[in-house]
Amino acid sequence: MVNLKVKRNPQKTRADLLQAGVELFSECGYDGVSVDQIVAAAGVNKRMLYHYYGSKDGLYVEVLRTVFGRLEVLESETLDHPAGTEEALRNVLASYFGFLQEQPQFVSLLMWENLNRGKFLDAHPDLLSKSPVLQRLRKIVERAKQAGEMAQTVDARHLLVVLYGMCFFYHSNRFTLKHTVGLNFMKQSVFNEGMRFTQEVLLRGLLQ
Amino acid sequence: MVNLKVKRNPQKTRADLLQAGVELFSECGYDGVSVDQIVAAAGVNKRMLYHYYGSKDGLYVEVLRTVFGRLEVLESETLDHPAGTEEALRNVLASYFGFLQEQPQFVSLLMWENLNRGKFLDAHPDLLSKSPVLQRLRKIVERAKQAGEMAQTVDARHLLVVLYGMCFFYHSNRFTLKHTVGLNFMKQSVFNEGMRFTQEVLLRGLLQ
Amino acid sequence: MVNLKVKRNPQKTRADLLQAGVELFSECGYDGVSVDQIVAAAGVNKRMLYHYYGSKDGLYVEVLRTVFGRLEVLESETLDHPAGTEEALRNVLASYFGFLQEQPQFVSLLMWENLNRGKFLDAHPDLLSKSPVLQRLRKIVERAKQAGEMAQTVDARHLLVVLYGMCFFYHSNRFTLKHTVGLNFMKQSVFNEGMRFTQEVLLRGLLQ
Amino acid sequence: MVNLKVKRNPQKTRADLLQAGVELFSECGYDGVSVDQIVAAAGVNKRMLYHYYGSKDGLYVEVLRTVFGRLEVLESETLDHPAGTEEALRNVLASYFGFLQEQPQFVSLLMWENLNRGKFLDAHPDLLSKSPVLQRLRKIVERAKQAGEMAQTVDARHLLVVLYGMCFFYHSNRFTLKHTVGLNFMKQSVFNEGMRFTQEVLLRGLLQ
DNA sequence: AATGAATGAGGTTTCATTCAT
DNA sequence: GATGAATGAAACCTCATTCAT
Repeated sequence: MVNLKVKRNPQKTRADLLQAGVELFSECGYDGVSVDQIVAAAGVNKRMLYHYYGSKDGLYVEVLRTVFGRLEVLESETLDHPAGTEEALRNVLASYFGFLQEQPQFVSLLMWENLNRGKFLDAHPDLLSKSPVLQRLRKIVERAKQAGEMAQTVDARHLLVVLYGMCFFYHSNRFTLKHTVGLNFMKQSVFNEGMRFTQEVLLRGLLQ
Repeated sequence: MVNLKVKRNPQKTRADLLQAGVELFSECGYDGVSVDQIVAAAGVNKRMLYHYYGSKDGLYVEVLRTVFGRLEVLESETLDHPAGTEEALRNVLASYFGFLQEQPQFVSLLMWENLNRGKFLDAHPDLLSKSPVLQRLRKIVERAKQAGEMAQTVDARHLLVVLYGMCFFYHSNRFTLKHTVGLNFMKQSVFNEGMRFTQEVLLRGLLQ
Repeated sequence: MVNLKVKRNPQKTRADLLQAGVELFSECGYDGVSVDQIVAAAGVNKRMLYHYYGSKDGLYVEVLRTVFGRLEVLESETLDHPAGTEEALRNVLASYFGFLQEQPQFVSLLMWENLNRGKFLDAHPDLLSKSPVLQRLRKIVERAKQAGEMAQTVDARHLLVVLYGMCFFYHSNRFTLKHTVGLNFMKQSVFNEGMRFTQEVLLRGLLQ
Repeated sequence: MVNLKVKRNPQKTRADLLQAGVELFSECGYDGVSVDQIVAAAGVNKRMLYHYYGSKDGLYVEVLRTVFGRLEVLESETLDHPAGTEEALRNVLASYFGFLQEQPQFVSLLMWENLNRGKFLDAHPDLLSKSPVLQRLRKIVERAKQAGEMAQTVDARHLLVVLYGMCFFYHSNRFTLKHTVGLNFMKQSVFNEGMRFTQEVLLRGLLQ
């Protein structure tokens, strides 16, 4: 028999708080949100936040854990079919672009952390693990070097930064790019244009 | 009875407030700093902030104006070098890298604004003008296309985003890159390695 | 489905709560302890406190009853010694000194009550009964007067206050005496010195 | 020309807060009073407490400093007229009794500190200085020993504890003595009786 | 008997801002 | 121009207690 009552649903209370935290913290940052706003958005009593998460900090950490944890989907994306180097790199780029586009909260929270000089990440190093893509990229680079398709000096880590960085920047700096370059990357068409251009430049630059 | 105190002159008070605002806002963001902290750092009476800048918002806007205005140095730089395409692009990249390295406050404040979805920039569109480099880049691209060194499809604006983006990302995401890629870009040697790699990839990708 | 848990028995829960209350209330006073601290120290669910004691007040009253009740051991002690006056008085002093030394919680809770102007004692007069020593002291005084060893004006009640007061003060004011007089009565040797001195002064003063 | 306006009187605000703190803290202890109660009693805005005293702790420390500082009046009481030993001791006792009777807040705050195990005093050792009477008592004892009026073993510090302790106890334990001994020391007559008795016992015990 | 979720009021402290001098 | 006192709202967090299971 299913309990249909709304009241007294601990899991929902916990989840609602987390959900509200994810949305508000990613939008406004740690300092930009008040506990009152969070509990109002979650529709729960303020005391519950402290019951389940101990403090505003505690909830924030769980928010980071949740959103940063979504990175793991990139790992499971089975890209190990024996493709050519170019196709493999295109896949990596595409999965990054796709992930960041679907996870704007990931972009925001990562930026907040960078602005806070990694305050919370330094205190909780388990929140953001090594990129799961790095291993895959290492293999691609190794294979490409052996096939003579890539310079021997390429470091997979620096390559990762370049690929990832361009994807990230398109999202992280959307608002100011509108002013400085006059391109509105919130429009899908503009965004796609930029993505295509970047992709071609990078691939051409990487492959000999 | 004559007032013998000449302790402070008005311009110094104004400037001290602005300087404190630049440092604190770039470090902690708008919400992360209190008026009390600012006036304490400036060594100035609290009332003066309201006298000269009207409000916390008012000071923040002036801080943005000041720091964003520093971009203009890029305009005057090496404008008339009759160099080849590659050297010209290297110059652009170098000046961006150099500027962002010398202006960490610019990076921070731009990120805060992006995270706030351009709140202040939308209200004060004059704060962040079109990139002064864009015109120069247009000419470089035009010349390169005519010389057959660059594909006809290249859009100078998208090119600017790519060049600028990579420079920016190295600074903006220093803290989280340490965790995700395992490269500490706060170390100058690592930073230089990445910058060199990026530069080569981009140039190879751009020039035919 | 049968409940197999037999983890706790009711009497233990009651006793654990009382024990935790005795320790925490004597250390920090009524206002200085929270219900959460008590149940945590007792290792018991919060609801149990209300089940067994009704409220924080209810537990506090039982704590007072328990600790103040320990005074009764003084009654049964050495009641029937057919000793001389001096030895009898020495016995009274020694039992007080001993009791207070072994019952620091008694001293603390009595002081908290005094500072609260006897709030709880006035509401529950049965918590602190007449000193059981008073009857004994009356007999000692009576006998001593008849034997001409003590002035006829001596009132056993005032005598009790003097004897008891000195013992009490050594314990109650240990911390500030360290500052004001420079004697650390938490050191046993200093404490013994003081006790011996006091004893001699009082006995000399009382006996003719 | 005198400013008759009630508003904007910094010294009064400071003083009112301190006064309210003295009364409420001595009555209810640190944990028993809320900042709201204090500012309400002082008739000032809550923010002012933090403006002038930094925190609840800060005000409490100043309250202790103020009330404990009143001890210094005992120093200035010029009791150095060349009296006999007995009269000198009577003077000491009388001044203690008088002081504590006139300063119930001193008694209370000292007890609160003892119950808190000297927490604030240990952090601010300057709040409670050595008893100013100690020096005087040393001289009295020295003179008495030389005159053969007092045992050579008497330690002025322990003597001070005895004298001071009895005076203190009468005040500190007024409420529970009502229950345990049946004497109500809040009544002046009872108090005087006890004081006289104590005085005689102590003096007889001290002088040979 | 026992558990832990849930509550509203109140705890200390800080906020941006204005007023009186 | 400059000072620091003054303010009410809101910040984060804890309180004793009750409810649903």
